[in-house]
Amino acid sequence: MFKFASAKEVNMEYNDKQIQIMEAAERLFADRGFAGTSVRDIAEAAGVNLAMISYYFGSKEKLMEAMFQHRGQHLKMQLQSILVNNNMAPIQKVEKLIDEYIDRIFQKQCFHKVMIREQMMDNTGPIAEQIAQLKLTNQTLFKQIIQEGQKKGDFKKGIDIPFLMMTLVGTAGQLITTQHYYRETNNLQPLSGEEFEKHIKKKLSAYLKTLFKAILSYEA
Amino acid sequence: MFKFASAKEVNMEYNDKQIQIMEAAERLFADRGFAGTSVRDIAEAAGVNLAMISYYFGSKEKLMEAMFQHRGQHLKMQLQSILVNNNMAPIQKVEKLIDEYIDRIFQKQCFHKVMIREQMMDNTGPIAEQIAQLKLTNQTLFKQIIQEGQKKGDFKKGIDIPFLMMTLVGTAGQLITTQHYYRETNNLQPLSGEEFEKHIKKKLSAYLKTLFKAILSYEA
Amino acid sequence: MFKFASAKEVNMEYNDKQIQIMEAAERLFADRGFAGTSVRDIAEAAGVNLAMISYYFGSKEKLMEAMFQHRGQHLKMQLQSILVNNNMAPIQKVEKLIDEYIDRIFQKQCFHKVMIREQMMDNTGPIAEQIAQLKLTNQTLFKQIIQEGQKKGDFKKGIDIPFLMMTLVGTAGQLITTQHYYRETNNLQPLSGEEFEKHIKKKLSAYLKTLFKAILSYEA
Amino acid sequence: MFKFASAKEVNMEYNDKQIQIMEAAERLFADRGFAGTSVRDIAEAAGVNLAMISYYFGSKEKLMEAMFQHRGQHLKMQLQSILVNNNMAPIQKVEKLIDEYIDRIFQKQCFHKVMIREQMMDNTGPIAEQIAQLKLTNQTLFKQIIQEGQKKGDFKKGIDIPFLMMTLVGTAGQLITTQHYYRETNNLQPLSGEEFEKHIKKKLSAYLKTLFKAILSYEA
DNA sequence: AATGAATGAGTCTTCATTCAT
DNA sequence: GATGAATGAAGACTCATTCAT
Repeated sequence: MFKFASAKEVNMEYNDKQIQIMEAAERLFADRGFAGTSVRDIAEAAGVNLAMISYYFGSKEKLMEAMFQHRGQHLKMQLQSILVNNNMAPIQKVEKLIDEYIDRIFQKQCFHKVMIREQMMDNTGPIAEQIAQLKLTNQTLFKQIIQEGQKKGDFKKGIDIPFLMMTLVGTAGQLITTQHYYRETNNLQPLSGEEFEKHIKKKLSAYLKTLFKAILSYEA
Repeated sequence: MFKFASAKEVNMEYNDKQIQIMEAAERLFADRGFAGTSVRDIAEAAGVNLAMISYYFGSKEKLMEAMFQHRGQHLKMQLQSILVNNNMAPIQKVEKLIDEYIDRIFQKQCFHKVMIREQMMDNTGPIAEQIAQLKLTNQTLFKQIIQEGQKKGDFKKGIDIPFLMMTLVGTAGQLITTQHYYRETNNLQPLSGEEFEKHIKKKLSAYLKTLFKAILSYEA
Repeated sequence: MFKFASAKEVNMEYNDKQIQIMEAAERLFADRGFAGTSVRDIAEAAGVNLAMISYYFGSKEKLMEAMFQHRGQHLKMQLQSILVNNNMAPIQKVEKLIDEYIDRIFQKQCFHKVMIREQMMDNTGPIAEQIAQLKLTNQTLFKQIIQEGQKKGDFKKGIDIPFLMMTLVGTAGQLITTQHYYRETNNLQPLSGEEFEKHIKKKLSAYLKTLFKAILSYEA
Repeated sequence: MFKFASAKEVNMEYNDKQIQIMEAAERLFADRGFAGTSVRDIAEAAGVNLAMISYYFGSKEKLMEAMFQHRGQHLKMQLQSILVNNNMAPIQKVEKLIDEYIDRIFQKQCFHKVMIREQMMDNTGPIAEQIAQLKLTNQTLFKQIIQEGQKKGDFKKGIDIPFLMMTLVGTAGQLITTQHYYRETNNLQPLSGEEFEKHIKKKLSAYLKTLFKAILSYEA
């Protein structure tokens, strides 16, 4: 037990069962919140014995932390590669950034919901810190890409970059969290889950690109 | 008991103690989530007897519903008055809409957080319905205002109005839910809570107005 | 709950149910140890609902502390009155002390067993402190009585008073904890519980008095 | 598994690892009690695999029994040799008995604490029986030594021998179990553990010898 | 009208033990 | 022969709710 419970500390890889548990937990935490999900629910959803959660992670809390550590690795935007790419024009970089962000958020919708929930908590702790750090990293890279465009004269100046980031994150998050309402309002129930997702991803991408082009070229 | 528990059904006004409870619950639900808040916490925060919550509302669940019903009344955007105002240009209407939305969300931050949380739930029930209805109402009015501007030729066509609404709601929501991180990142801790709030409200307003003007006038 | 859970802190009197629980716990802790007794066992033995233990005491641990606080009040030897009594000869004082100690330990056998168990623990905490303090008080008064006799020339000098105290406490404790073996070895099963207790109390009293007289008058 | 689990039944010697486990268990049982010690604690303290305990002993319970069986062999007082020694005067025999008892109890302090705990249990079972038998053996030999002295006229008659035994056992046990308090009360913390032990052993020996001489020669 | 006392159901966690390897 | 992985049972505790008063 102790071997696994401290897995994250030694940056140990998680085994299949652990990942199974984390993914089940992710889905449930996304839909019902952390407190609204019992370890029994998780065990059932993951198809594992109840005691395995404590066995592998030490506690429900630590399972959450492991989840953040696990997902966090894949969360650091691959913006770096975009930033340093000399073959792309600033606007292309922004478009790529938007698409990569959308891809990522859609691929890990549940985890993103969990993050949105967790951001609202007044907790301080390892998770809050991890979120803060992630935000900072993303913000910094985002800022660099925009400023590069400004320096090159492709983008207007005077743009509030942190707020622009909030628009990217907030709009995408809003779509993720309210897609069910969107589907109903726009009568898209006939579409399969996959089709629907593809549909809204495409629309979101087109919309955000237009929005960014508009604001980045708008003479205030 | 039944007299009060069914208060909402008969559209009864809530008494002081009930409002006291609902407001305490609102704050706690916002910070910790519904499941993460115990009725004991609420009773303590509200300074009332533990049994009063069941006594007045029937159950924790029904307290939540009452909260939504109570707040919901004040939530239907006062867009109607904007819409029908013939003295305002479309862009002025949009600006007014943005300011009113920001005012409202900031005034009832806690409730908005509760709504954000609740939207993510996979529950169906009276609350989900209420949210759906509210969204629809807001969306319809928002759409009308934009379309009016388009008809008058003030706004470009081809704008994805539902997504534009998501940008308004999502960006504001993102600021509300992550203001703590924003404050730290931008070293605004010296400001008092009130000052900080005023500061970000102003910035958000200016930003969103610019953003809307940009997208509404942008030739895609 | 909180009202009761903190009863000891405000030196509140315990109500009937609380005493009922404490006494049931006392018996079980005496026989099975603290860790060997489940709150379920206690609740059953006390004839109360399982949740009442947490309700009244906060936790199993705090129940134990309450027990010590409750019994502790009556434990401080009434030696003071013996000490200051000018009408008693030193040897009479010692005899009275022995009888009072025996009475007390027999009256609260279970609690004494709990104390014996608790003394062995390597814990530091409120209970260990309470025991330490109790020991100190008793030791001090015991010492004063013996030394008074020595000053008056009734008792020999050179007696190791702390060890003499250990003999009093240890011998009585040994009888209490092994009375079952004593009963069997000496074929005293025919006696009723009460008779047996009366019998051994009498024998212990006589024995200890003789022992004390011997050592206090013995020329080493 | 069964081979080892039934080791005691075939009077098999215990191997190094088994002894290692038993000794770790002994220490922990002494300090925390049987129920207060988990097999995990024991495995950790002994530096062996968790499953080895069940593997070697069958169960936690049986480990305890093995411990008693193992220690029990060395526990039967070597009084026989004292008793039959014709070169020693009765009082010398008593003094030797005291010293041997003190040596033994100090050498196996942990086990003695475990025994003290176990005596208080209301259990009937192999352990209780073993304790009973041990007590009987010791008592019988003790009695013979005292009675021999009485016959020779060296010791007074009318002494309650079982109670005298309780004084020996109880006083020593009291010192063992409360040595921590004794150390603090008498400001002996400066002494090393070994020095302190030597110190109290010596004092206890001197004290008990005096006490026994006093009572054995006291004219009631 | 309001509440202190009480509780059954459920929470998370730890336990001793087993078993496939 | 030895053990890592796994688990059913039990642990202490908290929960929302009820009810007599």
